[in-house]
Amino acid sequence: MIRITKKPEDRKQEILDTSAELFYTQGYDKTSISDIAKKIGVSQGLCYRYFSSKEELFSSVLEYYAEMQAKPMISALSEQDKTLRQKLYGTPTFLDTENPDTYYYKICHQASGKAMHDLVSMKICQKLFPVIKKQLKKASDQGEIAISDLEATASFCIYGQLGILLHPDLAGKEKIERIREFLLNLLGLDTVESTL
Amino acid sequence: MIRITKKPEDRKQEILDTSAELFYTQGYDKTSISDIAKKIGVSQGLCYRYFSSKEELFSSVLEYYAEMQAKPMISALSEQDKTLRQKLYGTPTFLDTENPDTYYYKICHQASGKAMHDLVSMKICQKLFPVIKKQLKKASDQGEIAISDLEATASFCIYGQLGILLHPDLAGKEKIERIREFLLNLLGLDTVESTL
Amino acid sequence: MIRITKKPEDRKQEILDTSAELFYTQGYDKTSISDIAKKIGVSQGLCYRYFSSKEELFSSVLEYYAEMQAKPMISALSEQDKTLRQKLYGTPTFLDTENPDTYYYKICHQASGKAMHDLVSMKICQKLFPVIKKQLKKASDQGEIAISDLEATASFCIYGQLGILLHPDLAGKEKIERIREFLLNLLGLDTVESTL
Amino acid sequence: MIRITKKPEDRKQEILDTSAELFYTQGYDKTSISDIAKKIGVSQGLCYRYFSSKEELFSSVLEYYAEMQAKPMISALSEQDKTLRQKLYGTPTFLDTENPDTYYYKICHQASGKAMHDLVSMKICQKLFPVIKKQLKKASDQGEIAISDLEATASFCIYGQLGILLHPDLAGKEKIERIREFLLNLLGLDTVESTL
DNA sequence: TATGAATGAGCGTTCATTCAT
DNA sequence: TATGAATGAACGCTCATTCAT
Repeated sequence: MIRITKKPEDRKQEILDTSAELFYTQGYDKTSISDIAKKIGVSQGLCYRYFSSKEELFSSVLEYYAEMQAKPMISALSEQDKTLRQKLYGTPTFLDTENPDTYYYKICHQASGKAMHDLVSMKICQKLFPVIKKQLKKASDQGEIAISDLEATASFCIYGQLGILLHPDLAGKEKIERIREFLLNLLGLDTVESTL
Repeated sequence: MIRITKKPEDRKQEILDTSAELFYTQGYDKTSISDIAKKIGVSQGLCYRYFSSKEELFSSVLEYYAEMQAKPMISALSEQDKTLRQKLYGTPTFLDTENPDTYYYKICHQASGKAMHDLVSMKICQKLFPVIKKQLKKASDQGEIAISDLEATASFCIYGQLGILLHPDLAGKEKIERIREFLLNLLGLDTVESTL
Repeated sequence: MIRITKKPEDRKQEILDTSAELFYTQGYDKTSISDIAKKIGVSQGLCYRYFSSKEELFSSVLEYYAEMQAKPMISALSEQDKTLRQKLYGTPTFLDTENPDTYYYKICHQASGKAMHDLVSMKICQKLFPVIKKQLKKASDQGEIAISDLEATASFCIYGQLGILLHPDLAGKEKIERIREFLLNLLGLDTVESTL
Repeated sequence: MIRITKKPEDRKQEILDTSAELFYTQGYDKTSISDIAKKIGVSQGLCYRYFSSKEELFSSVLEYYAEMQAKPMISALSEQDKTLRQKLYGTPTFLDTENPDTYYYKICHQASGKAMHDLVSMKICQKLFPVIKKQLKKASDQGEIAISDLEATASFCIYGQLGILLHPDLAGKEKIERIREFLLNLLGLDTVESTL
């Protein structure tokens, strides 16, 4: 085979991306290192220069994709000098399922991989939980919202979305809209008030 | 080996229970049919009289335990002649994690099996979704609650609990309490109002 | 299951017939005792009352069907007071492939089972060999034919047919006709002479 | 275990040869991939780099050995500028059973493997059929022989030999001699004529 | 850095066979 | 005579992993 040498970081990313796709599409069990290597056009052995085992590769994938998805949300939620309400509007759509660059787009539009999908969703929620909690606290301290149980509220704000997101009948746009409305209402930031 | 013959239904249940435990404790991959058979004290071949493949066994376990957990909740939520508020109080604690007979008790008190736990949780939520939706509709029609988006509300009511339930720091009792309070508040059925 | 008791000899034959069909259609390996039992509508255990092992069952089948096929030919060839020529005309068509009651009909009109087919063919030839040899000897002694190497002639008379019989392009009737003509010619019993 | 790397083509051939021997000696069923690997001194897994399944390995063996045996005969029969009679004399003895390099030598001198032997024999005959047919046509066109039914003649010439070849009582040399004589006679190329 | 032949452990699965009923 | 739950050994096969090149 022709031997193509790449920068280590690029190779690593290449392996990460490819295995992500296969893990999602076929599941962990049904995806072999050989499958991954073949798809990249590289020898199996090479994968072991970058990841010490299949399990490590898998958890790297999980981590990487959950992070990819969570990062822009976290950034948006952490912007200074914005009210929670503004942030919610600015957030690149919670667990966005429409943007072709996101994991959700790639996966939700696939058959199979249901389990994987659920697991990544859960992981994203976990990542967002402390962030939302912090933002709620801040908004609460500044009098923007009035809630008693911070944690419970954060939990419902984040996990509550899952049911809608997993809804196969709804179009992506609609999902986002309904979630946003519900959140604003839940937090007492409804449109009506906001016009004041 | 001494040959012990049991009633097919008992054997099937025995296999179901044992494999559930092992799948939870060790994960799907790390649990072999041989492990399961050994734990029961039976030949591997026997498992295949009752389940045609390991995958079928696994999904049977998932289905069975989600059903076990969801059934009492669904019953409680479906009782006639009760207000939604009464039902919420009567429900055997949403996704109960304290009752030693429930799946959650067995599993949550284990290390590992996180993935499995997530998957069963998701499945339970899926099962509860249509039930809650129906009950909300009913309560809405009867004027007990006033909500605009039934589906979104149902989703938040059910999935929203996950974050709290998965919270490792909280005791079971407390979880239930906070969830119940939040739900009543979310639906406008708070204690204050209810005393009217 | 309803328990149907039959006469041992009938049961044995039933098992023989059914397993024959399955062995031919699917091959020895791919046919399990359970398949056979299921097809008859009987328990696997029962097969072991009549045949001590799968291998014994298989060789019984081979023997039985080769015998079924060879017997009428042998009878025809062994009739007293007939010339070889008459016998050849009277023989129920060598390795008959058209008669619906024969093994050949059942098998030749099936896909798969090529190997099995070859093996049964070989076995039939083996059974016919000594018979034909004897008849050739007799005809030779009586001056009906004049041949030097009895064994070689017998071999060619019998095995020589295989190529034609296995010919997929030819219709059954035609096969028989061409074989008979060739044989008569080979033995110097051609039609022309016979009219004398 | 010491790791010995070989050229793929050599390894493949090694596996082919070894499995051929075992399939012949013990039969398909009784020969496991593990047996084969053990005999070569290699891991079972390696066999699957070269043959995708046991069945594929088996049919490769069948094909390979039939081809090995048929090739020299076909060459001899296809030589230009020779009469059919000369070719028959030159052919490396039909289905030669004496040459230590041939499959027949290895196998015929073994117990068991009868079935395998029959199958390879059949396959060789199939390969020779069209070649012989062509040669008979040519000889017929050139007036060397006079036959009416080309196909039937070819079939008898080839398959007819089987009975003799499978004869356990005859020595190899004798078999060849008797077959050759019979063929020449059958085709009307007997010694007498040839002296003209 | 990269290859790919080779390893070896283990897994899912099948199935002939047994035996208590 | 007949059942079918249960056994247990073996088999085909996969695949993560190693290592000589």
